[in-house]
Amino acid sequence: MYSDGVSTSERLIESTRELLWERGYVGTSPKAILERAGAGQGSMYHHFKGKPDLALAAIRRTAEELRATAEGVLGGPGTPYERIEAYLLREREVLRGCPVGRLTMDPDVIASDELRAPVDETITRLRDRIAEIVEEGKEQGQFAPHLDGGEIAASVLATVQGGYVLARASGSPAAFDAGVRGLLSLLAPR
Amino acid sequence: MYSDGVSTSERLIESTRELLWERGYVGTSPKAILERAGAGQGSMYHHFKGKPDLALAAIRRTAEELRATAEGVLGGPGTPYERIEAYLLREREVLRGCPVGRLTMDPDVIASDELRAPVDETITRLRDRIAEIVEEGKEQGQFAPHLDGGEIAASVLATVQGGYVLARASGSPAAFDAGVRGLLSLLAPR
DNA sequence: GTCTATACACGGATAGAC
DNA sequence: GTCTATCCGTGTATAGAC
Repeated sequence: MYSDGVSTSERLIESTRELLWERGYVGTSPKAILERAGAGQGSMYHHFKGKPDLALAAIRRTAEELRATAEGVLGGPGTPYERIEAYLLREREVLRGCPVGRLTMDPDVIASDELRAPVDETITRLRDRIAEIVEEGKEQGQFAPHLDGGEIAASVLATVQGGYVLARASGSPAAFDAGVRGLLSLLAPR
Repeated sequence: MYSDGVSTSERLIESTRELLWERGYVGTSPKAILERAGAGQGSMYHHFKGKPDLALAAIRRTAEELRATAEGVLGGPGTPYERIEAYLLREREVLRGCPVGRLTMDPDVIASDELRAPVDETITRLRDRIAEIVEEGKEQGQFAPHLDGGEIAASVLATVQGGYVLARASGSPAAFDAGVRGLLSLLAPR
């Protein structure tokens, strides 16, 4: 049941998470998953109904992990601006892209309500959370009253997601950082 | 040579462009391209060396087209702010995503300098163009002097690219529009 | 130039032995 | 639970006829 202290189904999920991040859903084959996990066909179909089922487990876990990481920063100390700044500046492996956001470019993920659901939920929750912080900042006079929390939150998330696109296009994280700095310069209280 | 007045190689390129937009590079098979173009295997391998070669032709054309469309708006009439606003608000098929930007999530595109080049060039040029407009706006006193043209340009592009991600995650264009409005509310001269 | 035939590895899944 | 064997369709490409 266990080798290296980790169950086979666990290794399958982790391998799938890595491959989904690197190659997306359509670019990930069961064969590649099995090789990476060091398991045979039988194991995969014993623990999971098939590729979509395994991918769902992997996506759910990745989504949860991302939500927890984000909340760790957004729920931290500091003023509303500082918390949004911390979220934008948090350490990222920029050139790998967002393990959740990249799934939205996957036709088979978008075609399946079940696979898309954890992606949607993660982004929606994150957006609501950031919107809340922006509203808080408005009450404290840190942000201009005419700003809309939901809209600014969408801009913040979009800047991050789009930053990955710019960075991967150029092969360098610089453009991601530039986009973030640009947004922060617009958002900064004065 | 011609049927419907359009050459076979032309139909192959157009079919490839559509499929790359819908399904990305890894999700697009020669077979699917041939079916859509109404051509046989032989035609494709006569006109192109293989899938990567055909994809390159398709990507180049899509990139050029996008640059032309963008320049049509950015080079239009109006103040710097108005031109950036026009770019952000221009009509888009939001749920289809960006035909150029989505390629950055494709592992095989990113792995090939040749396939990535048109993507990189399109985004770089667009960013330079927008940066120029922002600097112009600074000179005219429309934008605050502490803003950096290149950074704001990156934020603008990232908001668009990330807006597609948010929209596709939720299955609705609303989040794209919210992100754009949020950025415009931060950028607006007062 | 375009077609069909052919090739062979891979994608995704099932069956059944251990 | 895990393995190997097997299955059939697809992905990508070549060969050669017309």
